[in-house]
Amino acid sequence: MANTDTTDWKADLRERGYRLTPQRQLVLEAVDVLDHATPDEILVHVRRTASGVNISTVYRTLELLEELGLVSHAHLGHGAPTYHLAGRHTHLHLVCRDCDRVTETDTAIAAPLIDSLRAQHGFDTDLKHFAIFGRCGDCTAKAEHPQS
Amino acid sequence: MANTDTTDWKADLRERGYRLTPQRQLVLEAVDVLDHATPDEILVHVRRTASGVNISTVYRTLELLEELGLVSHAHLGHGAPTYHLAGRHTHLHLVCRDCDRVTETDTAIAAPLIDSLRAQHGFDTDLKHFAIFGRCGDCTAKAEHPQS
DNA sequence: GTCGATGCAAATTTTTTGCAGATGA
DNA sequence: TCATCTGCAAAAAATTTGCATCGAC
Repeated sequence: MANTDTTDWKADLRERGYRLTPQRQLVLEAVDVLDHATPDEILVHVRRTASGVNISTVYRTLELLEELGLVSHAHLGHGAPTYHLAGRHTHLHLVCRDCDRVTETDTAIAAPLIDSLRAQHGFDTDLKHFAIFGRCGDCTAKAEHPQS
Repeated sequence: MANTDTTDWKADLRERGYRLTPQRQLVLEAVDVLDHATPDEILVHVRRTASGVNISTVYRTLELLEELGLVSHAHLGHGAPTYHLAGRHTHLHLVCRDCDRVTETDTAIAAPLIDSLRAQHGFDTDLKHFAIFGRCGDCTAKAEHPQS
């Protein structure tokens, strides 16, 4: 696995009374490798190494890893949430309503909105949790000149 | 019902070969009255007038009304989508991660972000479709001075 | 009378839960 | 050892589909 640092998660796990199991390591690795994967996609990946792993273990493990702060989830569409390493999540997701493609962009672009929401509503915004919906550049272009 | 204008949806419905049924009128009225309601909440409301209506009719009707452009849906949380009259949807939704409260705010506040996304990515943003996640003013205040 | 719409039941899909056996520390 | 984890099966919850009947036009 690349580097899942959060200092030393294995020790952290044990200190909190949890056990380090192969399933937990594999799920974390799958989240790392796949990025933005659904529980089901994570299961498929994990099973390439350990075919006996059950989907309920994936759900329970994702919940645990999220509680530990190693992983977080985002909603990129109408369907299941997607999981990624917590530290890696430093961008916004632009989701196209037509082609479903997900584009990433820097959070800095939202600074004016975040400032306004704080000023006007005292609201502390996390724009990364839900995708930003719309139509991507390509699909907008296509929509403008019907077919051709 | 208040006024569901979209010019004349009943005529529009028939022109497209659809039938005007009591169920369709009731679902549209429920969407109007409830605002941001889930399919299940809509069913409960509709059944106060017509107790025999089935949940599958609600799903099918919402799909139709959305196709006709009378209704649209938004994702305000991890759960079911919520439906509202298409014309009335002129605000953003701020959803609090702690208390789940939904606050509405004007779309104008997002103009700078929308402009930047168009300039940098050619992306045509619809910020109304997904909620804006974060922590509301009240909960932020509570988080800052632990208990007291 | 016709053909689309509805109610109902069953099938899907996704996620959660109970529990007995397996296993990490 | 022994409490935590896991796999499995069943339960829940949400949504979709097939089909016979009903009813809008």
